[in-house]
Amino acid sequence: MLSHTEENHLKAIFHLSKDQNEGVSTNSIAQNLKTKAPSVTDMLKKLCDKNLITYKKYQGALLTDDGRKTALNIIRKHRLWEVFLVEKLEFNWSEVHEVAEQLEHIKSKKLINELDRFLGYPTKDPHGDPIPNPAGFIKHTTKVLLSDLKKGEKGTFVGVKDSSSAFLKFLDKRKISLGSLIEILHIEDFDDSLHVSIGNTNLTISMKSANNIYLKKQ
Amino acid sequence: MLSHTEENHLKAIFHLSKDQNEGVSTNSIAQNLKTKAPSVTDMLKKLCDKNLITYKKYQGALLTDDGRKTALNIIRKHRLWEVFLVEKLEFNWSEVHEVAEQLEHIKSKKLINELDRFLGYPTKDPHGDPIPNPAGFIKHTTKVLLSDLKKGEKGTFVGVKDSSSAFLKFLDKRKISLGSLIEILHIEDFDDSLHVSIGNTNLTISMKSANNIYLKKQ
DNA sequence: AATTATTTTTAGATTAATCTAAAAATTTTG
DNA sequence: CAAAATTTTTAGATTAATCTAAAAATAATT
Ligand SMILES: [Mn+2]
Ligand SMILES: [Mn+2]
Ligand SMILES: [Mn+2]
Ligand SMILES: [Mn+2]
Repeated sequence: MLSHTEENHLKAIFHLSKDQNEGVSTNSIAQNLKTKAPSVTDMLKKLCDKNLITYKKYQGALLTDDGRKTALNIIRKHRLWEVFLVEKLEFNWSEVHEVAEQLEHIKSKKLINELDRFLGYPTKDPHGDPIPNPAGFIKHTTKVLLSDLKKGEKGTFVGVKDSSSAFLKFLDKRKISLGSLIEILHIEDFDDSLHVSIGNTNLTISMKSANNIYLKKQ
Repeated sequence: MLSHTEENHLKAIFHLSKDQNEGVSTNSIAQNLKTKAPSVTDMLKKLCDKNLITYKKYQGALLTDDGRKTALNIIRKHRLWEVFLVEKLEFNWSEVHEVAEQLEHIKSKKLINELDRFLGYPTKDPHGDPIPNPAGFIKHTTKVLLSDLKKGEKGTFVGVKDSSSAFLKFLDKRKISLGSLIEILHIEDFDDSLHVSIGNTNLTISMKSANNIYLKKQ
């Protein structure tokens, strides 16, 4: 039985893993979990002893198959609870993360499987992220950043890269929600800001924001 | 912010409080929480420092107003989650307690108030126990043990004293569920066992079981 | 390649929650 | 009411999670 802290480390390592070969650095984990490097080093040793990661001094951490499966199970719980909060408890998508961080550690196979059924087996969380199945299989869809589109191209808003509460509220204010059709009307030379149409309104989006909006290209 | 352990101690003290004057003993708390007396003594000192209980050496613990309100808030969460598990996630009433013991520690005012609304503001949990309101007010109903009834008397099954999984399954097996009308047909002299009618079937109930069944007298 | 900068680990301390064994206080009993 | 039994507390140790400061290793730069 893993502690909350152990589970949080596994999840952080999963989210920070880009490359299969390159270990996730101690500092990046510390930053992600708002803790300090020595605490992470201790935890990496422990997770290595439990065969959830491979870890050699100064070489960062890599999830084992077992560790990866464990991480995906926690992410599954996190995302299912987020769906529950939005669909059933009328939370805004900007409010769910903090509570899901707590709920993801509840231990009960039956609970999460029944929750999944109750929610109608959702495949995406409120931020557009895929929900792993009970076996830890995750379905990726091809998506592209709004900032990578050219003038005249369009796509459907399917997810956010930055899911901070601040950014989500920013999107709410501009009525940009998952499923919106976005088309690039013009790209400003001076500051790379984008003039886009969303539904039947036009607005300007900064490069920084465009860099956090995922689209499914059409 | 209280730890799980602190919250569990407050809840135990609440459940073990009979008398307003008599402090709850260290050993009874230890037994209730499956821990040892020295651990409890340490925790009592801490809770006293936080003004959640009054505690004088060798005199047991008494909840302060603040402590009582905190305990009732945890109990409110526990019981609302139990309702959720039974009503929405198809748990049996014998399966919910363990999971609710975890869920009751999730910290989010909004979560619990929205859950309450989602469930339709229930007043009782699946075992017939009352759900405190957000202010910590709890509504008691008069009820009597089946074992206290005399021949010919009857009542509605409204709660259990022993809510162990074993007893709840025992009741399931005999199709005795909350709301059943129970009438005492005969009391056996030899072993005090009860012949009762439940709905349209008759059966025999031991004194030990009758001592754990609450009825609303009719 | 040597120096400097950065990252990571080790060393050592702290706080919380737990335990066993022993001492102290209270309660029960003859 | 004194002795015995029970309960409670204290003393001291252990494990987990955390931190700061210092040492060691690695990476980047002249
Ligand atoms: Mn989240
Ligand atoms: Mn999410
Ligand atoms: Mn319960
Ligand atoms: Mn209950």
